[in-house]
Amino acid sequence: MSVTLKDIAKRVNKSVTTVSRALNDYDDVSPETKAEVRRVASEMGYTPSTLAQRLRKQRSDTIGIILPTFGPRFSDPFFSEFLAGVGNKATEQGYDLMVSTRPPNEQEMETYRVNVQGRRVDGFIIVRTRCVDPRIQYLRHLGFPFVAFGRTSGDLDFPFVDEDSEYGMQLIADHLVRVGHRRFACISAPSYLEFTNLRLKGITNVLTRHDITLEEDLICESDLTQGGGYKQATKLLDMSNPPTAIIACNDLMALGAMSAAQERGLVVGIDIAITGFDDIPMAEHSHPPLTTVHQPIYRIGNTVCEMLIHIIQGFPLERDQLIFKPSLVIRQSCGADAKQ
Amino acid sequence: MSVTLKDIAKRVNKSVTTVSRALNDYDDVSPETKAEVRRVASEMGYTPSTLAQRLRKQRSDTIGIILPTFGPRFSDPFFSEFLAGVGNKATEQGYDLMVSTRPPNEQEMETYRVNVQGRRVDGFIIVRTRCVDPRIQYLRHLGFPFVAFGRTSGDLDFPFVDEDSEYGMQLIADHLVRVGHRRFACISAPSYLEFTNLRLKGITNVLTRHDITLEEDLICESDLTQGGGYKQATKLLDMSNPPTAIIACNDLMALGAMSAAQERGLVVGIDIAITGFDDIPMAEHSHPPLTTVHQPIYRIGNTVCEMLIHIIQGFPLERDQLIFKPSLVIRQSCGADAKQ
DNA sequence: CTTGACAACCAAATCGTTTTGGATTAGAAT
DNA sequence: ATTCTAATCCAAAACGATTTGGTTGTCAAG
Repeated sequence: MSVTLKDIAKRVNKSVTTVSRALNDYDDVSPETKAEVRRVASEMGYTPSTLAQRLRKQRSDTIGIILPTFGPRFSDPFFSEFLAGVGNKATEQGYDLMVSTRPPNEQEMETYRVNVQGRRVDGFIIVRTRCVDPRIQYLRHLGFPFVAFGRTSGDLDFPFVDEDSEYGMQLIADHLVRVGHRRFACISAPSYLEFTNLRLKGITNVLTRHDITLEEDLICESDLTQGGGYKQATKLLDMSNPPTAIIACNDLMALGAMSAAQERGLVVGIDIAITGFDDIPMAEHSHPPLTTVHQPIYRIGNTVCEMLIHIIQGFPLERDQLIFKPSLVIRQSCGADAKQ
Repeated sequence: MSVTLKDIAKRVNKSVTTVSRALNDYDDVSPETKAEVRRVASEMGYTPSTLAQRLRKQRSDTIGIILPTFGPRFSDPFFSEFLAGVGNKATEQGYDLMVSTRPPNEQEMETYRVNVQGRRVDGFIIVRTRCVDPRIQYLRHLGFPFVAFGRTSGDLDFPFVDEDSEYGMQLIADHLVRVGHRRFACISAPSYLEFTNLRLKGITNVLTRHDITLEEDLICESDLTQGGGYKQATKLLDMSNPPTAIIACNDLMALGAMSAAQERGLVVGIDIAITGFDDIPMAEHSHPPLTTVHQPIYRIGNTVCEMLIHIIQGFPLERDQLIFKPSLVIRQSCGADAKQ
């Protein structure tokens, strides 16, 4: 099989202890021994067994992330970007990243339990936080290390990173009002997700200030996919008195809404304004390019992972909770050019 | 800390052996003992230590996949989809999925070595195969379990799944010729990737048959991103004698090319034909919807993972090498409607 | 009474490290 | 000659499971 400490020990006629300590550069091993051990180790192609190290050290050097998927797949570029941010930081710090996909159902909590109690990961990254989030309740109850991307309703006594959804949507709504829109619709997200409420609040904040009401039947809930956005936009546009501006809760749905509008012969940015949220790479290159809210998603992933590693290693965090200010990215889909 | 076999043994006044065997349902444990052990185990909230099990059993129950990233991020929806396919199968079969991101450079091979020799994973999934692929050479040399998504040039004596790129591109080119195009350009991919050559070959096969030459300066290499496609399309469209059809090697670049064309006031599907490859979800909802080649990417991920697990568990594979036939998806971006 | 079969149990070895708590030796200081 | 230090080394115990190769006791068959 593969080379172990024992094999090396036999070859250099020293104890396993000494070999181990030599390789780990302890100073109770003579320089000559160290040199020889190292030479032999590399000659024999020795690599320590991660499994044994982990068992002995009682840590898995692994970070877990379970992606909540609706249906069998997830393909939001948003998550790829986030994952890249997390993954690169993890690798940089010598941690493995264990990725699972699970629909948010009963089995989901079972997966967390197995991974936590089986000591398979040292900490968890939680994404897509819900208003009431059993994952967070569970981990907090246990005192198990985790960092969330997103908040929950109510008690916020846990480490998280979030973007300021409310502020972001205010930027969008503000801009649309300034450009002259009065009749708004919103393609919203599942209401059990916390950010949905924050984003809606951002919109109504601004509209109320301008004495505009966002009518009940012009708010429709969708599933954050392009197909979902398409469907809801179709419904909105076929109304007898359609909105002049559609605010979508993410870019994917906005892109879907754009197709629906264009299919009806509408010129997006002139006949109708459509906006997104996230600023995925696609947004810049759609036609017309999408007005949206930029959040530094790669950096958020990076930060979340960094915070988690701090917690795992027992270092105190400078800031437990980080809220990134997003920025407005004005492109052509909102009719800024045409109306101002 | 957490509950171990020893704790349970103490409580039921039996040996660790018996407790272990009771939990694993061996038949040299009396039904009464089994029942009691199980009761106590669940009372105490016992979950076996995965680390200890893995060390003892000498397998990590983990599948590794290292995504080659250009730049710090990857956001091809194509990979999300693939990953979902792999991940779901892995979970279903009780395997963990370890995901890393690494640029394809010198460090890359080091990562493989550490993971293989440190027995951190039981097998690898290789993606984005290169014409000459050091990862495959290394793993094959060691006899370490792996399955590739994609082929290499030359010796193909290893298990892989691939889509028939050549055939797929023939479908595209055939269709474009039938619709009346004579002047073609191609936005190609990095030439060290094997599929690049296969796709180019598919195109030239067809064109040659129709006595059309694909001019050297109408083939440009890009990086598979939307931005890259945009840039190359710009170059192509600004030529004095621009092509009437642009064949992109993937959807992302095709979408970028569409933006470039639209920015120039061209109506895609009428003034110019643009086609992609992959059929990402985005393709259906772009404007105009993208003519492309569909490959069942989720299913490919699923299959690759399934094959790998077979190999790991020592079961023989019915088929070592699987090539999926892709299918042509005709939408509006290629001008089928306008010209036929 | 012996033998064999069977049921139920378990001590100890093992997986491959790291860590604890000495042991040994040589040379310097007293 | 004795004590003290410092430099090297190492046996054994962990980590928490699984597996090997038993032992023990009971009962039926010979």
